[in-house]
Amino acid sequence: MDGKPYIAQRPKRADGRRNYDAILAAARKAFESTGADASLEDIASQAGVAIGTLYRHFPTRASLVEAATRDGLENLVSHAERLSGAPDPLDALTAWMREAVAHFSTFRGLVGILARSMYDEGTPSHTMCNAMHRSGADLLRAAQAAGSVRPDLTPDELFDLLSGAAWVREQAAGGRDGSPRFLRLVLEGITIPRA
Amino acid sequence: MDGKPYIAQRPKRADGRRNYDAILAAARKAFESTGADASLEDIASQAGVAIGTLYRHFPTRASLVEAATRDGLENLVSHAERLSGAPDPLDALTAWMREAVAHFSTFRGLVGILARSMYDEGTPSHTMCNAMHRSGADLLRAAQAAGSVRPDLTPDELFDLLSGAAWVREQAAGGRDGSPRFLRLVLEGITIPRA
DNA sequence: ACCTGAACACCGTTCAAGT
DNA sequence: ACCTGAACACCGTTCAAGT
Repeated sequence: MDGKPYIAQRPKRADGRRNYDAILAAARKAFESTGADASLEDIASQAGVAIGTLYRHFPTRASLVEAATRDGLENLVSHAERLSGAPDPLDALTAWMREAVAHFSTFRGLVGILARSMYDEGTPSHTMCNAMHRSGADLLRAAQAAGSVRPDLTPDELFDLLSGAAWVREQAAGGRDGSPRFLRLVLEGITIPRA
Repeated sequence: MDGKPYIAQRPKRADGRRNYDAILAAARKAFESTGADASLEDIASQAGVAIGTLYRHFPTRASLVEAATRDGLENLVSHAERLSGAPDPLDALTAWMREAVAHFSTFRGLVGILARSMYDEGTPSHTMCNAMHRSGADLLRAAQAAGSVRPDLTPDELFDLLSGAAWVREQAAGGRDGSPRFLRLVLEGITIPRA
């Protein structure tokens, strides 16, 4: 519904780049310990910059989250490309799904942001979400073609299942860790027993 | 980890009861439109009371959420009791699960609060969560005894699945409604095909 | 027993002034 | 091109004064 979202870019000038990196490092630490709604003022002061500098590089919280998670999600996508065409498409899909859930629950609140970005173009993470969608859809299609996964499962549904698993994992973080079991149930629910 | 959590009680004096009810009505409306993190000042002014009055009746946001959802969740529990001992335990379980998911996603943020309350005694909603856990466990046990649901599924896992479904539904609210499909996938994943 | 609203703290966000 | 920090707005939370 919006115009193009702002995507943060690493500055060319040395001082700008130094601050940009320091903010990102502080943000990742803060997100990990407090969640996606960590205080921006805290992040700025941890990075040793004034609040205005944080806003200059990352005009919205969403743009900071996108920049903080960009590398990890890029790796997830490129790992999917490496896995595509693997001898056992089901193994490839399940391995990738486990990895995806881990990435989606990097910190509290991330999976919610990603889930909304998946279907909202006015969001910094939307491009990355589209790339993940394509990667996941490819692996899914291959596993379905091999007769290993129920053929009526759509890519959208795959991501709903991944997001749900990641959210449960996010909630359980700290206490009982229910997520490996959750994903196992999901996987056993969508796979077709080998004849 | 805390002492006993505060549970809101409807006052006996007429003016107090009037305000209590007005705050609850305003809170439900605000939660439904804005989510569980709706502004408490807004709620107070919508209810026509000063902010101090809101805090007197509901000293924490969690206590207000608990009071706002108490009736609905009580109905869910009593419905489970009515369903227990039904002729078809699988039908009973699935009907109850659908209802539970609908209740858990009454407004944005609720399912997260409930999921945390389930395993945290220092929380106003914990008692209600325990009651729901018992109800669900009973229906699950019956369906498993009838051979309709995989016998290794635990009540904790059942609630992880319900919470995950509710969260997906919460996210999808407004856009594409992915949840009925999500729950269907979960149900088909845990049920044992009738021989 | 209950209500009011001022007071304080904290945080997000903007912007004029500076290098 | 980039940085600083004061300024403003908004909200959560407490509490002294009142009925």
